[in-house]
Amino acid sequence: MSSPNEPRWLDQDEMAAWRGFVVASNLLNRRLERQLKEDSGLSHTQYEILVHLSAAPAGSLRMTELAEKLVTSKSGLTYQVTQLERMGLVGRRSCPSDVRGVMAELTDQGREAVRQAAPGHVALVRELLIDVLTREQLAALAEGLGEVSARLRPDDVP
Amino acid sequence: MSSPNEPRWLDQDEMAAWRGFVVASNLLNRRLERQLKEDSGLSHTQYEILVHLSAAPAGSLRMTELAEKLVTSKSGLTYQVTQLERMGLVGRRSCPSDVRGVMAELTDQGREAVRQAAPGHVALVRELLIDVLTREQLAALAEGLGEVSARLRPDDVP
DNA sequence: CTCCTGTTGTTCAAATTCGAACCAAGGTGT
DNA sequence: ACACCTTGGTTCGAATTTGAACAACAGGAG
Repeated sequence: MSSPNEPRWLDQDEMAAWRGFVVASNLLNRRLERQLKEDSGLSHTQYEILVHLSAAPAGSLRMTELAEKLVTSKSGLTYQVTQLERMGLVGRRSCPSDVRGVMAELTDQGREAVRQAAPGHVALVRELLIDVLTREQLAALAEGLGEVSARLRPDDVP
Repeated sequence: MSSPNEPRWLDQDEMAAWRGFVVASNLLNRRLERQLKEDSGLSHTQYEILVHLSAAPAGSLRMTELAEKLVTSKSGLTYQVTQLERMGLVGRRSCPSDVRGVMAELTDQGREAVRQAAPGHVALVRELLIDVLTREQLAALAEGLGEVSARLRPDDVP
């Protein structure tokens, strides 16, 4: 049998991949955060909320659904939607099919904010990540991390 | 000439890679955070501090150097080191070559904490990321994100 | 219909994070 | 030696984030 007492440590390649992932992730978030805040007065989280809403059928999504897409906690989303509401970029509606439900809805001003913020954001993502990778690396990232996400998604391990 | 007014949006593959990266990153952090907290009472940040220290020559590093390795703010590190100090896992020393300098130093108890926490952490990283990827994807990740990190590292864009 | 269980979104307190301001000390040029 | 600019860490206040506790409601079994 294998030996659970002696864990399988990461070899050099594996460690490089893991460190690269962690470091790149932190570094990227840092830069994107700064750029968005300076350029549009939005946090990365807020920007992503707006983007997900603008991609949704009616510019609106259920809170829970939105939280899942963002991979954030429900309470965190409640907070941010309130912030965006104060800024006039998002509004709350009650859900037609469920009295408890709340739909976050993009306002015209919100739509305009995305339109204004997107180009700079995309350009930076391209400059810092996309254009740095070869076509093969990009494909590997998409497939590999897609699979990683898929396996992680449905799980709700207590 | 190219048109900076019409930004180059991300095509399907590029978007998949970017979304995969963001989602996998959030999902992974979430899971690792929970596992470490439950298993060892440490946050991911705290765990990483301990790991970097235990890998350092004398189990100690300058605050600034440590902050750079962790890709975090100086003030954030100050806070976390103080927390770890209260837990008895890390101590502060003054730097011999620079009176201003502060060295964060792993205590015996801290070294023991890493030894105890590492197996479970590594196992989860392996299960959720490393073992999900093919050897090619892993190599692509290591090289690609390594390059991304390298380009991001030295920059201090004002 | 009624009870029971699972959802939904919010509220709350606690922990964390960041950037700006700050003080102390290094290093340099004159 | 002196003024000056950079570094190293900490402190401070403001903004976020999270999980647990809650209250209102949905959905189904009996």
